[in-house]
Amino acid sequence: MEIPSAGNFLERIIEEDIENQVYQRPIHTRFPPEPNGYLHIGSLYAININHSAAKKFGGEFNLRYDDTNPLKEDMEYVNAILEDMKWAGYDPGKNIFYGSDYFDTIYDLTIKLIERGLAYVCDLTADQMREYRGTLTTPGTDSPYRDRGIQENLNLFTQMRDGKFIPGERVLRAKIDMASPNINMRDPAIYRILEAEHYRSGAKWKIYPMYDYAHPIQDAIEGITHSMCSIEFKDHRPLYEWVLNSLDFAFPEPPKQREFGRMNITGAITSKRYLRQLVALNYVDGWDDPRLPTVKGLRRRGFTQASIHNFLNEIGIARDMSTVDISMLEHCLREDLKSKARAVMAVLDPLPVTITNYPEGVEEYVDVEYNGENPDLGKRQLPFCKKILVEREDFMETPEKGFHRLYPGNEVRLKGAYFIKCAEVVKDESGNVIELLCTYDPETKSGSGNVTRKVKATLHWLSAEHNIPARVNLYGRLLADENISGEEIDWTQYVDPNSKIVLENVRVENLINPQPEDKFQFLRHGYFVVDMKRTDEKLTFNRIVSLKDTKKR
RNA sequence: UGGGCUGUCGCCAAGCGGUAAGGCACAAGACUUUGACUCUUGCACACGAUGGUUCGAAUCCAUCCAGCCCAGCCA
Repeated sequence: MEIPSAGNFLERIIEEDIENQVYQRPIHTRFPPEPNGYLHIGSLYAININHSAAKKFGGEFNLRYDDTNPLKEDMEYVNAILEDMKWAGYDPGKNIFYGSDYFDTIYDLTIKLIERGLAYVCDLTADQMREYRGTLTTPGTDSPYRDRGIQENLNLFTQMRDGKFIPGERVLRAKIDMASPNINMRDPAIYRILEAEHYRSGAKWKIYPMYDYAHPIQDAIEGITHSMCSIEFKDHRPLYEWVLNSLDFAFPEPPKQREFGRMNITGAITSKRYLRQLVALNYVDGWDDPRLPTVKGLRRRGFTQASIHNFLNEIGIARDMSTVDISMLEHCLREDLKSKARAVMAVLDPLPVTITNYPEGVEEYVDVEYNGENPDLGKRQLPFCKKILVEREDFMETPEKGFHRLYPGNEVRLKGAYFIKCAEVVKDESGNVIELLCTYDPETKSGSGNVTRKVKATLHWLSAEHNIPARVNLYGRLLADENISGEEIDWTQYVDPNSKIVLENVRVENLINPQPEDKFQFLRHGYFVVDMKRTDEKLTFNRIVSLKDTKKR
């Protein structure tokens, strides 16, 4: 078999294993989320690493719910996780597994482990265990129960299984080395008693295996070859290998764990714990709030599958933690959207303009063409008449230096239509500009070939008679790029009050049958998506990304 | 101060002994029926620091410095 060239250090490891024929089976990877929260961009990063490695080497990819703690898991999350994975383009197909389905197998293997004298039941309390464990700089001391006989351990473990003890009363521990400099190897607990209804196995079990013990076995059962996880598990690798080694009779070609650095994005929070707080405390509208980096949030904000894939491939894979600038993500979206989003005209903050010399009651259609990546997406006819709407920010009574748009006496082009010149400014009693009176030059109609003079600005506009109301939600960065820590967090200092701004008076072209998640580009205002969640009489848009900052010229 | 991991441009990131890819961001300019898009150009005599090995080092060795992770019966 021709081996594809490795793209990163993880793939290089796999490539080497293939060359050395380490496995008699195809490459097999997995993504093992605990169903206790929603997927976010960081999850996608981990999924992508495992998924694309399998794909690249013609292997298999599993989704396995890592559900060994019934206290935290819920069906709500297993559904959401699968849905998000599919949406993001990582459909596991039939390869969907549940760690809890292996409870019987793991139990049987554990009996063997005890018979081999490699695990023992410990009566120490959690507090005592902590004391016996020692510290980072001092070795631990053996539990007084460490040398219990095999038969006694077997009996006790069986009783644990049968519910003879209460949670915390006893625990099964791996017998490794209390003096190990690696704390994970100081006789870690591998089975604990839990009193809870498991969302899947119900009340069948009273004991549940710990992650460190269950994970290698789960991987091995599924035939995983490369178990790629994040860097904080690096110290757990010796334990992962110890488990598989101790069960060598069952798994002759054990999987190997390899680690990659976690990926963070500036201004985004990806800790499930904090995400949960933001949602619970109502600082955001829910798990799908567009300001959140959750898959559902990104989706509602308008990110596309292609943009996310592009981003993930672009940033690469690091061995250590990295913090990618969010502008990279936004760039990837812009890149994808410029050839897909329909270009339309929308006036976010309308200022009425009356074209005084334009015939009353006359209505004509003008061709508007937008010169984007895909011109066809911006080609259409728009109604034009005596009364129109322009952007308020496109007018300045006393123009600052470099301002070329509307100001008294200045002439500009209306995109697709005519040149107009600002003749008079109408104000209300408090001095606010409420209308502009302009004149137009019939000779300057767009496309007429009239090039007798030039103007320095082109404005987007809308017929005051033919447009529809819309509501626009502008979502900014939610959180400061700071390290947040502590149990009780005062989110008010992290949530920017301007992170969500609602514009009510927006007017847009009469869009024909827009669908949820449809993407549009509002000229000079950036990309917008029809909010999939709102169903008002008004059309509702979410801002996706801005165009580059417009500088005064 | 025990153990593990990482240090290449503001941010990602190639590089694996032969003389610093690329992307984002940023800056300047060209083009333009929007100041967007596109295009052009610039942006690390330098690879955490210091020594050493070598004809030659970001790449090897040594020491030091900085950052991250680990003391759940969470994952």
